[in-house]
Amino acid sequence: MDLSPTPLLARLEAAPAWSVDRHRAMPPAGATLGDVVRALGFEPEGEAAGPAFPGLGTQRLRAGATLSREGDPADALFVVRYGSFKCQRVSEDGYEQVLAFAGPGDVLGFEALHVGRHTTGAVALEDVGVFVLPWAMLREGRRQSPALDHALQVALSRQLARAAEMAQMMAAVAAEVRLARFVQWVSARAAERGLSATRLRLSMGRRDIASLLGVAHETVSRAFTTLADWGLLHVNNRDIEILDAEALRAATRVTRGLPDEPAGARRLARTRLAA
Amino acid sequence: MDLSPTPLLARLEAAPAWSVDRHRAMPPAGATLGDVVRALGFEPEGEAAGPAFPGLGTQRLRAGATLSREGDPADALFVVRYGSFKCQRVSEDGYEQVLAFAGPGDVLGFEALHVGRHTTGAVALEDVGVFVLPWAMLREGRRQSPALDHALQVALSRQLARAAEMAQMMAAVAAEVRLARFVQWVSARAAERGLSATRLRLSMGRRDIASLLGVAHETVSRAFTTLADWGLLHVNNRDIEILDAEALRAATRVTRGLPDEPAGARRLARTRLAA
DNA sequence: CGATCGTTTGACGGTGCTCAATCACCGTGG
DNA sequence: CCACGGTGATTGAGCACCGTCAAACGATCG
Repeated sequence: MDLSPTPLLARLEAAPAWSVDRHRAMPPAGATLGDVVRALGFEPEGEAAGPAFPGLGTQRLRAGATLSREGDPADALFVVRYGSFKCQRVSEDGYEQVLAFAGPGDVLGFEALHVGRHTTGAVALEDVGVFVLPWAMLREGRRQSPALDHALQVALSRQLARAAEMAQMMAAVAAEVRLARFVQWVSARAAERGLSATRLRLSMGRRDIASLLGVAHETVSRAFTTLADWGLLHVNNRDIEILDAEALRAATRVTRGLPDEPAGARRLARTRLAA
Repeated sequence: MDLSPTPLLARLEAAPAWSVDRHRAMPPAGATLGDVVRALGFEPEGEAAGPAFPGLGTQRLRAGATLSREGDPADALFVVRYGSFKCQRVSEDGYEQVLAFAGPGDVLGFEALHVGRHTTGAVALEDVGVFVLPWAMLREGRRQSPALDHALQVALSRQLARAAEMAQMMAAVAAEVRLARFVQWVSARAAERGLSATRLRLSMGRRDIASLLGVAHETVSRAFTTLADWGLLHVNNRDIEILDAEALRAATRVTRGLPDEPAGARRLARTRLAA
């Protein structure tokens, strides 16, 4: 487990200065329903490309800022425009558990609908921008734009499927397998966005990865160097390069036991990218 | 991990005889949108209590039957009426991973929307009944019944929140803590349905629990007897009785390390319920 | 350039996975 | 009625992986 030395007390009283910018700030506004549809990864149909929709806003946060805090009253839905978040939950014993990472096109805050409060917190891993859709306008917005309605449905469907992927990461026994699956997940997400599927830059730290995978952060470090020793990838801090995608896939296929070190793996001593 | 001795091959060729009843069978039909709303845990408003809705069907399955298989084309949404399911995914190495358990009021198959195929399979743990809402009729149904639209939204929100709960179960390090959280989860679900929160009958076997929690099924057995030794609960096969709810809560609060055996725990030697 | 945080590596101990045997429970058929 | 085989649950023994504690290293930012 993580055991990140971040007791509840410390987190609470440390309410950071920039935390103020989590209050709605939608200065330029002027966003249309079509913009949201596009952010969700769909092409807006004609009627959605209309004028700015009243109530629809945007919000920017700096790295480390929290978009929503667990337990906060929720009055809006968020759609990530750029940047990435970690979604976490704080256990009663004060240790935080990362449940998912969210990137462009992902929907945040929907779990809050059924109780009116956020059940998970969202923290920006880098500078981010989101659309803000107040619950109050959602029904009208969906009525006015069938494309938005459909896009939201599909996005939620994706979200649910993602939860299953997350569970499968934590399902594997061996730490290397978990990490291999995580790297593949990051790679797939990058590819979806049109970025390189082999040269990755992680937006999250080892601690967050460890928390997601359910292992100690030292174990993540060791697993990274192990995968590098096997010649599957280069690791330099948060810069990862996949060297042997096929062998990496093979490593993820092992659920139980340990993956035998691939015989044909080219034993590149782990070298640094920047070197 | 599980390692349930259920290789892919065996599962596939064993396609059971009763598997045929997974083909749509909606003989009595006559279900209304209001029925579905009620199954989702809401009171249907006036207009939803109308006549039978065309396309809306029901389906019954016997214990062990599969409602949907991973990879199958999906053309409908399911709402559980009674009984319970396990939702699972089969890894490429042939071992199955339980991702969640679903009971009355839960929505199944929504993750399939964005790709048109089921990404997880659903297997009945007991005799079950579900409503079948074809995708084709969903839009019209939601338009015709705002109550259904709202109920579905809320149900999906619940579903997403549940995914987070699942992750938190697997987050704990110690097996006893994971199991304690699982028991609490079952208890909470039972209470929601108006059943006893202390006397529980598990609808799933040790293997399935183990798979969900990410431990070996032997470990689940051991953890059960350990919790019983601590006096937290009685265990007799699938019949569980919570003896000390407060101590159980305390046990779930520990995320890292091992929970110290509660000092004041009444050391009831684990006795059998049936004895 | 110093301070702070994140990452890496080491050593050790413990928990849980593996393998295996036993028991309890059923439905079947002798 | 009682063997019989099959499945699921429980318990035991041994070993290895990973969590813990600790320290060194590196990066980033002031």
